[in-house]
This record gives sequence, structure tokens and C-alpha cells, in this order.
Amino acid sequence: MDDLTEMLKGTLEGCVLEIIRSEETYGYAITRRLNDLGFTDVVEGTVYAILLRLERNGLVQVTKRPSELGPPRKFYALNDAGREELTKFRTKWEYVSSRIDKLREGGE
Amino acid sequence: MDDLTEMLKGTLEGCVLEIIRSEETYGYAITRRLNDLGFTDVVEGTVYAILLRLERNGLVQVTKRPSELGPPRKFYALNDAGREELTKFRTKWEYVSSRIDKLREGGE
DNA sequence: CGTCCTACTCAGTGATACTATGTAGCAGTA
DNA sequence: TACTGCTACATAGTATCACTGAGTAGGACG
Repeated sequence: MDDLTEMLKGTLEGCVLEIIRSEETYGYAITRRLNDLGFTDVVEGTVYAILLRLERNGLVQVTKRPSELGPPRKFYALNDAGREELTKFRTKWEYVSSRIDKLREGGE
Repeated sequence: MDDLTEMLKGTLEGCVLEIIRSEETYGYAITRRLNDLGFTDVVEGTVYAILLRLERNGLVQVTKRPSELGPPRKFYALNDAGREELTKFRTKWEYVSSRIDKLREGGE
């Protein structure tokens, strides 16, 4: 797939919120999950930047736990503000995608 | 609706391509069309910037025609490169949106 | 020791949409 | 004439976001 960078702006953070919602997890695993999902070009630096932003904005609860495979992991879980932010993201996504689909149908 | 700015990055240009495909038209009318569609915060300056970029990238054919209501209008039509770009946009959109939908279903 | 995978951080860059402002044509009206 | 409002296009500067590239570090395994 071509470069998706621009199209992911504003949505990649939402994807990370979705992943954290489905399971308390950490940056490295989130990156792997996104790659497996098809966002193959997303690298760790990008994900960690998003996670730091989520933390700075008070949307997640962070817990540091040791790992058997390397350095300690920072596990992320959504708090109330995070769940609210995810709801907002979903609403926006529905809004935008329904309109894009409508545009595409129009004037066939 | 909240601020859609970030989510429109990478997609607004595609929307403009869709509109031009459906009908040869001009900047002011494209802005109105986007507003009517639900992208109420999109303003002329944004659309004109996109149109200039499309022109610079050789994706459109431009024809200046007088208007009965004001200054002359610059009408835009897709050329072959523009149609190809639109196809690319649609492919990317399908790719991204299918994966976002999958994420949302996962771990309900 | 060296290599590899895991795991996190950060400074700098590039692309895109937005803000704010300016220019200008034409119509209606007072 | 003067004013207002809608049409129509353009552009310099800003903010945000994802990406690049580099660095730090722990543990396993040869």
C-alpha cells in the first residue's frame, strides 16, 4: 500500500485508543498490533509519541511493570476521559466516513 | 460537530477530486458543496489552496470563464492524472476505513 | 563478547488544513 | 454617489500530526 501518512492524521491516535480499550497493553505491542492490522509503516517512534501525548492529556492510566524479555513495560489503560475521547473519535469517524461515502456515490 | 481538521488531512483533497469528477466546477462552488455536505468549517482559503496544489501537480485542466454574478471563475476538470489520483485516493480510503472498522469491532 | 529482539525517548522534518487578511466584480438600494 | 452584501480568487503565517533518525538500555543466546 502507498503512503498512508496523511490519511492517518487524526485517526492513528483513535486507533491507539481503540487498541488500549480492548486490552491494557504497552507501546511495543501496540506497534506490532498496528503493523499486523495492515498499518505496516507505523513505527515505534510514532506510537510512543502518541502515547506520551495521551498521557500528557490525561486520557490514560499508566502502570510500569517488569518484563521477562527486556526493559520494563509501560502499560496503558483508558480512564474516564480516555473513554470519552474514544467516543468523540468514533463519532467524528462516523461523521466523516459517511460523508465521504456519500460523495463517492454522487454523480456516478 | 467538533473540530474535524486533523481527520480531514489527507482526505479533503480526495473530496475535492470527487466533486470535480462529478462535475466541472469552480472553487467557490466547491466550498459551498463541502459546506452543504456537512464539512461546515471548510473555508474558501482551504479549498483554493488545494486547487492550486492540484493544478501545480498537473491533476486538473483549468478553464477561466466569465460569471454573471461577479469576477471570472476558474473551472476545474480532472485529466488522466487526476482520475488516476482519485483512484489511488479511493483505494487508500477503502484500505484505511476497513481496518478502522475492524479495530472497532475487535474486543467488544 | 557480539548479535538480536525487546522496550522506551526525543529532536528535527514535511505535509496538510486553518487563520486572517486582501483584492476585486457586480447588484441592489438609498 | 456611497454603502452593503454576495460572489470569487489568492496568500502569508500558524498549528497539528505522523514520520525520520538517532540514541539508550535490558535480557537471551551463540
